[in-house]
Amino acid sequence: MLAADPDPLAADVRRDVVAWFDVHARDLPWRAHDRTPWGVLVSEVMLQQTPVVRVEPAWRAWMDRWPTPADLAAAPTADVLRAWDRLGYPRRALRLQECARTVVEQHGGDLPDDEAALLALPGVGAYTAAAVRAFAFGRRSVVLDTNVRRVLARVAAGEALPAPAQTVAETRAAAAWVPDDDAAAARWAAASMELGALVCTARAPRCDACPVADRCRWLAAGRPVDAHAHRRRTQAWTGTDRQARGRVMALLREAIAPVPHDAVAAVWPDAAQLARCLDALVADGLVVRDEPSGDDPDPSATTYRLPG
DNA sequence: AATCCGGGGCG
DNA sequence: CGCCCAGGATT
Repeated sequence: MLAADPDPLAADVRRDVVAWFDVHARDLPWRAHDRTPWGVLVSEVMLQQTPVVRVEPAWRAWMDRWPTPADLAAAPTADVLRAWDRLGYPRRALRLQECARTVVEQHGGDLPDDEAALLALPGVGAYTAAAVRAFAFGRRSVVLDTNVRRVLARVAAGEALPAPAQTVAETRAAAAWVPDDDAAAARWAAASMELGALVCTARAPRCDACPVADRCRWLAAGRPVDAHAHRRRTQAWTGTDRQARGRVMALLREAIAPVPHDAVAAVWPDAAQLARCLDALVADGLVVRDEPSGDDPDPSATTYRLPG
């Protein structure tokens, strides 16, 4: 397979974005000199759909409590879910602990550095595997998150926003922008993400502060509106299963003893929906249901708690 | 490719 | 109140 023709913009854009990053990079704890590969992975999992400002304090507390995969692997799952607190999508916390246990059992407690082994870890997908390779191990990889997608959509494709779904063609185009050299590729990954997070933002891009404004095809075209706007649909929230599940998880995180079914029912008005959500939470491993034993169990004696 | 999965803060 | 946030797993 032939490599795609290099974008004539790429070399200059990379140089200017990396130079900008050298000056403007945020001082985030998972970028500190004393960081560990495991700490980088923890940050990436926490950052999956949760903003940096909310992750930073949680990450500090988490790494102080469980600095290594072995520490997290040995923790009670209830403690892990409580420490996850309100970062959202608590299945990520379960996956992270499963990941820690896999690292201990299959990799001697040290995070692997090859793509396939990283992708095989629970909760690690294409983005996270690439990010860990670049940021923890300084290796070349195609790091394509929502920030890089937006930067490339604007600078290279001249579009306001990337398509709702990532395509193979987009991944291939992004790969063509990644330098061959390991260290240069890792710097481009970090710099392009940071530009998307701080300057080339989704809502109000600060083109006046952009190091590549004079090379941006979207800006040159007069900042045309989003071509996919008519297809975007906001995810509903009020009254959804996700809200109900969140209520239950919040209740169980606070509880110091198993919670009777009636007390769980008090946090959600729709009994049928709550029953469905509780079944799903139990199936997901986020909640444990304790049934009263005996031949004639009393359903009202059923209790719920966090696992482990 | 489409859905589901939390939660909060900002314009 | 819509929209966005360093996505992943499942179907």
